[in-house]
Amino acid sequence: MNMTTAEENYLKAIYHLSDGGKKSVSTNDVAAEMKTKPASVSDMLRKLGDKEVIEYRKYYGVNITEEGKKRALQTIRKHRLWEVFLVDKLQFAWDEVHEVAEELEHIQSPLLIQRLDAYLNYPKFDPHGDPIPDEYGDVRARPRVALNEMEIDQTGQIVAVKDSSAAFLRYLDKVGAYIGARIKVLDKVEFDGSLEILVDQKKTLFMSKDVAANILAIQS
Amino acid sequence: MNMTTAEENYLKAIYHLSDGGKKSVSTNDVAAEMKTKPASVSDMLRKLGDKEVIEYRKYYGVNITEEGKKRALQTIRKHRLWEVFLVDKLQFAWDEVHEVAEELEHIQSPLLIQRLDAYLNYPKFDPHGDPIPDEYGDVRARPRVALNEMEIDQTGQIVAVKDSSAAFLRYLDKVGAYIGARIKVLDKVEFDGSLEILVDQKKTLFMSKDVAANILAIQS
DNA sequence: ATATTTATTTAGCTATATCTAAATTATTTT
DNA sequence: AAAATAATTTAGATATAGCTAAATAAATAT
Ligand SMILES: [Mn+2]
Ligand SMILES: [Mn+2]
Ligand SMILES: [Mn+2]
Ligand SMILES: [Mn+2]
Repeated sequence: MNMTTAEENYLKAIYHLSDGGKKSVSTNDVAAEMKTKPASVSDMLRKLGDKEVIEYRKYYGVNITEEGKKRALQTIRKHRLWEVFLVDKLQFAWDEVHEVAEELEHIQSPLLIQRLDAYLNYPKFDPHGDPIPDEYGDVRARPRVALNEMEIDQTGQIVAVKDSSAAFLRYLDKVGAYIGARIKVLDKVEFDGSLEILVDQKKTLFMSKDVAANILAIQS
Repeated sequence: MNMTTAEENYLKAIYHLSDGGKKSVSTNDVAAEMKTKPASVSDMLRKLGDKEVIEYRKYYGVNITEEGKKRALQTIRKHRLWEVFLVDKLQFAWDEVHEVAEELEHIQSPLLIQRLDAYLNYPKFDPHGDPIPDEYGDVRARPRVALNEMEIDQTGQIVAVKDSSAAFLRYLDKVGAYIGARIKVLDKVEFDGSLEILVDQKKTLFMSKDVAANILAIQS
């Protein structure tokens, strides 16, 4: 059963909003995520329900089915592989890849993705630190914690960002935060939750709680 | 002015059918090329006429405009660059690339094409020997002759194929004809126009006139 | 328990891209 | 110059994907 580009985009949004299928998702949430109107979402939910990639109960939101999860993960896999390609091979910056990957992820060719994966040397994470599902949809998730949840003196390594918007990524570039950086929490301000972070044992960085909440680390 | 995928495909077809804008093209020819119905073509021609990429006079066929030519060449450029990528980097065979390139050519990102071009080292020809227009739409065409038009004892080098169908390309693989091969016409059969060709000074090949007409060479 | 607010769906419309069948125009043959 | 044929367009469908405005259902407050 083939899906259109719009259907794939909706299904991916539902997958993300439902936290990988763990929660049910409301029409309005989907509309906000897709920057469309709830009325349009209702139509699409009915269609996705007919295709049995979601379970749709009018007025009570949707749950993604196993089949839907599988398909969403395939689209996510393609999106992230293309992002790696753009950064590793075509020298795109990590804040320039999302829009293009959003289009490339809909190209239909299993051979293409298989070869691309091999060509990129079977990457496990995309340029934003998000894990790349394998061809069966399996994801090896690492235990990650947002910087604002770390305590003073704790150390770790930045492994991903929660917000992949160009604005946020360029801000990180500017202040010198990047994926792979070793960090230590030097101070936390009680008043506003802002933090002082030591990066690579040499550079000190001040960041708001909002920024910290969008940076993910593994603790060491 | 943005064009849809369907509009881009139609415009490319009109460009090819018109021999790069040299001839006018009929509705039925476009329908045959696009594997669609003349009624659908009439609708699309009106739209393309409104956008001034073709000049459309009802019942008298269409001519592509300068603007249309420019746009068609951009799509062709993208198509052929992607074909080079698939063959050179992802180890696709030359008979496997067309379908995928037909999708990839519609990805909208000038940066992507510019970087892809550089990454591929500014290739001048695609895997089928067709020239790749530069970013301004300029094409450096070589003087090419179909094998069936060569005379006995003439020599040359295969540079392109006219028919890029998988069936034809696999046939060429099977008999050992390829782009770059040095050839010599050993014999031409008067009766049916079939030829005997020496490939790379060692292998003798028999081919029908139909096959020969779809192989292009530069003479030496 | 009723009223109000919020969330969601339905109805009706627009735009794209296709189709078939009918109508029309152009071309060719007699 | 008609008649026949071929080419093309128009009319009226269908399917996708979006919209606004109105209707309705669910949740919350009084
Ligand atoms: Mn997308
Ligand atoms: Mn990403
Ligand atoms: Mn195409
Ligand atoms: Mn080609």
